[in-house]
Amino acid sequence: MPPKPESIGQEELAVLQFVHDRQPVTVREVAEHFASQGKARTTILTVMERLRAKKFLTRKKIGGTFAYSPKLDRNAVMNGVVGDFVRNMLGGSVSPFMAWMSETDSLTDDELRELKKLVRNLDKERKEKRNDS
Amino acid sequence: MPPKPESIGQEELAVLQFVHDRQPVTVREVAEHFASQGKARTTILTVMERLRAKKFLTRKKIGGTFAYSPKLDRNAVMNGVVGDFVRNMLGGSVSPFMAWMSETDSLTDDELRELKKLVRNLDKERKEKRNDS
DNA sequence: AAAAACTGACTACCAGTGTAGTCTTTTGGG
DNA sequence: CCCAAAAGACTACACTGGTAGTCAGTTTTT
Repeated sequence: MPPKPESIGQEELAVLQFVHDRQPVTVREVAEHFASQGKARTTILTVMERLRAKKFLTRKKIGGTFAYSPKLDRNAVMNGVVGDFVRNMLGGSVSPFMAWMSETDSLTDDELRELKKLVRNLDKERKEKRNDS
Repeated sequence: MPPKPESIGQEELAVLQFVHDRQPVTVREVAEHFASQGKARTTILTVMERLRAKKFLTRKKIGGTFAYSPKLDRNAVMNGVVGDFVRNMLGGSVSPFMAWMSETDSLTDDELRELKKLVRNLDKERKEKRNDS
């Protein structure tokens, strides 16, 4: 079978991101936004209903029409997306990702700074963990 | 339309990796390996032919049967996979990836060391670049 | 040579995702 | 109260990737 049952596609993710930004939001508002990319209103409806079926969205009726909100916060969603990718495509290893960062010129200066901070924090955590348990 | 025409799926990647390890290799050898995961010989054949159609593999007849070899080296393939993912799913930003590394306990000690080295090298590169061009 | 084993080309089917049309129902204005 | 506009449910279709069967042609064994 194709992708895992609870995975999320590229367009679905784009829609979900937008809902995160505007929650709670109606299909109409989302559709209006994606109209700029040529997407039809019913396409957005379909995607949002699929996201709801996958438990990424909830909706409640507010004066006639439904308002959609995310079930998970942005971070949880992205962690899932990245985690699935690493597990499924990279066999659980982040090495290919690091190779990509070093071999292609893909990091902005800001991202490099962020990465440095990450390394520092991760390092500190490990030291602490080693010194108690 | 679904994914990019030149993308690669999870099973396709697994097969491609194996071909990288054993090149040049026949369908039979690959099929024997993946039989342990319950895959039929013709499934492997199909996957390998699709990889050939996508230009990830070449083949040449060697005494009756075809021997397949990768067109690109492992790094190029993985860089493509990671790059596509970052572009398509993360909108080009590696931040979600870094958040994942920091929030989930996903790095081994070895990987953390690798990451540190990466940061050092990247940093040095930037400094050098700033001091010539 | 005849049978057995192997190879590869083709065809096929399913589920997931992207996309959108139709049609019914609901709503909001006159 | 009626009707146009909006909203939502349904249905549908294409393409990819995962999976595999059939069958014909080739090679290898007795």
